[in-house]
Amino acid sequence: MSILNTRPTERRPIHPGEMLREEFVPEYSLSVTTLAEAAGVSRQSINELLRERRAVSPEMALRLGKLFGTTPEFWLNLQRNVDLWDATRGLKKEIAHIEPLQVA
Amino acid sequence: MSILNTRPTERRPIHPGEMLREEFVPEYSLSVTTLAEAAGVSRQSINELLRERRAVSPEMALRLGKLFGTTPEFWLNLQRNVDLWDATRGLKKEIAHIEPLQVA
DNA sequence: GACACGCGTCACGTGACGCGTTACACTATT
DNA sequence: AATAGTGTAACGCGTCACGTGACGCGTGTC
Repeated sequence: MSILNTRPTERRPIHPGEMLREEFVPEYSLSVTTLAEAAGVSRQSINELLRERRAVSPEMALRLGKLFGTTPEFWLNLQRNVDLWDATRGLKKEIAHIEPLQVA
Repeated sequence: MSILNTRPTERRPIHPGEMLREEFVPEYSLSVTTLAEAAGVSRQSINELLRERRAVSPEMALRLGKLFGTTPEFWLNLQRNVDLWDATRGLKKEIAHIEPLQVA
């Protein structure tokens, strides 16, 4: 049980919505509406993202990256980490039964 | 126009299905059926993945990682890159209109 | 030659989800 | 009081990953 392979972190990774809400929104003094307009999406999209009810889509990642001067990967990686964490939760027992393949 | 920011690569990134089909399937001498059974999914899922008609889901990434001894991130990053490339295609003109925000 | 078997693929239905539109309180400024 | 702006809820739409079932094709084996 190498420390390198304790991959599923014990705590759920930071959701992009949390990052947005706690870091970027205060830093730029944004509201749901102003952010939505600046990003060119509906207020609903921003609202649900901030409340962590929605995932960051590639399109949204592009918009956020352009707005805040980050890479789109930054946002998608946050999303990927929580998706992976959630998926591990759901498939943990099933994954355990999968045998690593031997090179033929 | 720094070379560091020519982010959307001119060529479409390698699809996970291509990686699977060209590298792993031959290396392990796999068929659609055997791979599907080993991964614990339907043949359809593997088939469409190999034909690049379907994206790699987090669940699938976990299964592939376990099977081949890679990280799930490996597969999801491949997917992320093509998703980003495709999204850039679709939103290129729209993204250009987005103004980077100034720190208030 | 007929028959069974395994292969890749197609067709259908289902559930989940990102998104926009519309409508609803709630607050504040005039 | 009326108007404007806020965050949020409800609804419908389109897309997509997934499983199930069925098809056509090749390779055997009796």
